[in-house]
Amino acid sequence: MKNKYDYLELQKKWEKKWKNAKIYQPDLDSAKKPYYVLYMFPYPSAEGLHVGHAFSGTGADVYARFMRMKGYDVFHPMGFDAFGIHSENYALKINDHPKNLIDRATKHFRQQFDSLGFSYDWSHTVNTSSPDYYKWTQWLFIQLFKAGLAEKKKALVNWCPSCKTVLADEQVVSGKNVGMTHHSVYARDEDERLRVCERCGTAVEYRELEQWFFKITKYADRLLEGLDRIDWTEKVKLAQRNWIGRKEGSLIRFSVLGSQFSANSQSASLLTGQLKTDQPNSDNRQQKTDTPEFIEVFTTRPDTNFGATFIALAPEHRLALKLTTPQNKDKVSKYIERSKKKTEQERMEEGREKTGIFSGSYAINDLTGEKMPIWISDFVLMEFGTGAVVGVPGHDKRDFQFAQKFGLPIKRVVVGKDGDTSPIASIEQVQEEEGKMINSGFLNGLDIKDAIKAMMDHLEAKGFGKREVTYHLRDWLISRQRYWGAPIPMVYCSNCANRGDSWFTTSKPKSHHREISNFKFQISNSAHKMRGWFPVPEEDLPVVLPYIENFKPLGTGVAPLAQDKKFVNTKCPVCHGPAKRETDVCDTFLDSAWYFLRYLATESDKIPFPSKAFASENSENSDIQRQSDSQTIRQSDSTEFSESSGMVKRTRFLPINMYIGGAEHSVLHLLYSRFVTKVLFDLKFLDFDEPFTKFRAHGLLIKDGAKMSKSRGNVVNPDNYIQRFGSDTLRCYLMFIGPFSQGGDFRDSGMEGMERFLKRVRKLIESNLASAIGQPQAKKNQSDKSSAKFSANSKIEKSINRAIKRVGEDVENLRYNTALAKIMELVNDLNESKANIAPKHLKTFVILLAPFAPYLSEELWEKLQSSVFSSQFSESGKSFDQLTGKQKTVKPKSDNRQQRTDNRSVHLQPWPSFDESSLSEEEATVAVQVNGRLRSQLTIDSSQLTNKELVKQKARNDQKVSKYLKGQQVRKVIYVPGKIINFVV
RNA sequence: GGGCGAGUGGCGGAAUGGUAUACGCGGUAGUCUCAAAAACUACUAGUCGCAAGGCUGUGUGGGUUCGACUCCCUCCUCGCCCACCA
Repeated sequence: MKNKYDYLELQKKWEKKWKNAKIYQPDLDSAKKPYYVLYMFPYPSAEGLHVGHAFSGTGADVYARFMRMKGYDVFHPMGFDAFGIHSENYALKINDHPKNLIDRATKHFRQQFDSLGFSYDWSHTVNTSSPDYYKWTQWLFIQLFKAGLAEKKKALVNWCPSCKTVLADEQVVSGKNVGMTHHSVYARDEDERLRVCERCGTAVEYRELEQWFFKITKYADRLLEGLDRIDWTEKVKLAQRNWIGRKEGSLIRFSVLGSQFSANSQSASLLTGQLKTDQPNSDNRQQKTDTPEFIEVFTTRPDTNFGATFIALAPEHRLALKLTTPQNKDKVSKYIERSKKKTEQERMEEGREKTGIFSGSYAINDLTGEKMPIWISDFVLMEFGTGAVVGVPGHDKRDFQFAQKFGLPIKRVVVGKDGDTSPIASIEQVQEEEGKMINSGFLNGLDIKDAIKAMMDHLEAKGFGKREVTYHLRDWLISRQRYWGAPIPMVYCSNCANRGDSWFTTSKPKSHHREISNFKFQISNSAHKMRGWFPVPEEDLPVVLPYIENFKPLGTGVAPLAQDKKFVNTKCPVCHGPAKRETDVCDTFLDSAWYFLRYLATESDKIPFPSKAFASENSENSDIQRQSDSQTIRQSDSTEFSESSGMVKRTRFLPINMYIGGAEHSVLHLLYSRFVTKVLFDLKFLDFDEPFTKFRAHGLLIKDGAKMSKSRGNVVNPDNYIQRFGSDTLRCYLMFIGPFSQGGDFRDSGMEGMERFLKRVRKLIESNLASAIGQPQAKKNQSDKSSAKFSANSKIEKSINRAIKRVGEDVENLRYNTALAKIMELVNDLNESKANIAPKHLKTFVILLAPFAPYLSEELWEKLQSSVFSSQFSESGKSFDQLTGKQKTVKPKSDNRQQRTDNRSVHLQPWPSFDESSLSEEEATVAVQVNGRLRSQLTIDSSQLTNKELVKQKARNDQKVSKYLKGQQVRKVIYVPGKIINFVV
């Protein structure tokens, strides 16, 4: 009797053999059919992998194994996203150093991955916190800087007081979903929202700081356009579209009444010095065009402008105070001060109640000539549009609330479907979506859609405004005032700054980068802003992150690295005078924005990833390359070799064929990766501009009806289940639990069912083997003679063929739950059959199971190979070890490389093909309906299925059917061959 | 408030215009056993009926169709994402 602990021995045995035989390591340079399957790498948390990772990782692994069996050279690597706040925060919590923590955690993760039977190629792995990785992260930063896409500027940014660092917009989330109990100080109702830190759940504040940004907004339109060319889970594409948030509207300029505010730049700059003046997305548009005589607003609904009754400015707006009349100055500055100091928490307490204050000034609505009071209110966001809005209370609910509260006039200019033309007195009457224009001069009678166009034209013709596109997307805030990240590889030289010099003014493009002339962006854009800044020379990379014992964030807006004088003080690369290093580190999302490229070149410390751009480089690089690669690549192949200085052949693995991961990365990792890829494409390092040809989001596992989370305490660790059931059972169970794209409900009871199934599988194979070995001759004679056995065998053949087809189709589409159901059906069919099953059929069956249960399949495959029974059917009885795909001693000729024989691992077997003709049935069951209701079923010979008259006659004669047809007039007969016949009476 | 998705037996789920509930879990009965476990066999949507057989049934109400879980419209519920976005 086999006991449960067999599983673990089995796993150990095959893990070792697989590793020695390198069956999961494709030859990256000479692969014939390269195929890159990638599963998002995890950040190695101290808790280890949870069962959700096991679920999604298994799904990716099944796919990789399937494609491998389909004949592709599958590259399926794994690594660790080991830098970042998450690791650092945990290290702080347990009072350890992140370096130690990561070393421990990655070991644990590796062991867990292996025990799940994942077919990763561990000869190519990455750890983003290792200097040989982040050297290239820094290199990437420098490429962006040189292209004018990285910029340090003062900005109002999100600040997490707990993590003591700034955060990108994407990393600020709605507090509702963050179940951090220790932050329950911010007790809040269901509907209340709080902008909180994605990592720790603390409410974020605004601070104005000097920060590094990547100009991702320059790519907004291309990031949108690219979505149409890639095969991704639709909802993730949608999330990106929404995040980019492209909106077309009009920029309208309103003139301010009166001349008492003639330009006084002194006071203007006083104010802007303290407020957000350099909005990433704005390109200083409003600063240049807004003068005290004019206010610019952005609106997507210019059609409603006949109904405009006021103007509202954000408190941070540079004209807010400037436009305020002397008698209102005190009140207004108080209001502005209060708004600035307001924390998110205080805003919560105020709820959605609108606040605001009148500036005392008026603007003119050029359309009507009417005076519109200018108000200051914090419901207007400085971050969006121009930081000023035109209030149309009749057709915008927020404007309505504001107007109602402060007694501003409300005008109706749209009539909706309900035909209501009465004055708008309640918020329910505010028509925002549809209708026809009234009280709007030349627009009257137009549908709002046409009116929008007409008004845009009108505004442009009259010079009141122009068409404008805005985006929700902000520039990517890349710097972090933390320790555990890649140091930003920049040096600031105050001497050069005083002279007005920067890298852009001092570098001769050629001497710094051979490709500089290809840069798409005008370097001069950045030149005047980046005075004093120089990238660390690329040959000096990496800028090593020094080991700092006390790495705690300081909370002063200065990074911990600033404490390390040895690190900070350096020489200017240009004037060689004293200079200072940047002490901020890179956002973790920069590490993960390009890791998929690195996997392909982990052997090289000369190039970051395979690229033709590196291949044509001068000979010194390829010499170095030759040395490092010479152990593995034959000396004679010198031509092939010099080409491979850029590992050019490996580029055939790019872009990623199949990427699998969580939908929670929709607007973070997946957007950043696309951006970085597009930049590298523009810089001619890559010849594709979308990194992931196909992306599929996996679903979430839930437990007891709730999402698994630490705070709920319902996180399941896969280790216990591997111990108890073995990972084959766990893998199959996870894949069977529900559709891969939707996830499922994790319950122990289902695991036992899957264990039973795999036991039945083992029994099926072993009993067939046993009986065959016992009496091979007798059986053979029998089956030849007995017609019953013959028909049983043809039935088996049919079942097998059907299974090959259906399982293959399901796996291809990641429908693993139904694929397994079909494998189960096959087992049921095979068990029902009383005849012994031919070895080729058993083999086929084991192959179908292999992607799901790699250990058991391999074990059974070995048994099928080595048995006396089997040796009659295969050419050779040699063992797995001798005949794996990758022999260590003799390099196989390339012709033979792809050769697959039965004697190799089951995981290197070709996926079976099926015989279409054997799928056809001799007879079919046709359902008979009367008026669409099922009344009977007929068994019809296949050859007669196309004969409608015959089927009709048979159906009519059927006893059950005739009962219903008696005395009725048949008006119509619908026949779907082989499926259904319907009498309409 | 906006967007997206989903609602099917006791449970997880199958079926995307053609015989609803595949596959599995759970349950009931039986075989084996001194007994239990395991394994195996049969049944398992509800309802009326001894049975044959009938009727009802995919969140709600309507529509299209010979025929609807599937397509269209109304409403309800749940989940996820986004949100004072002008």
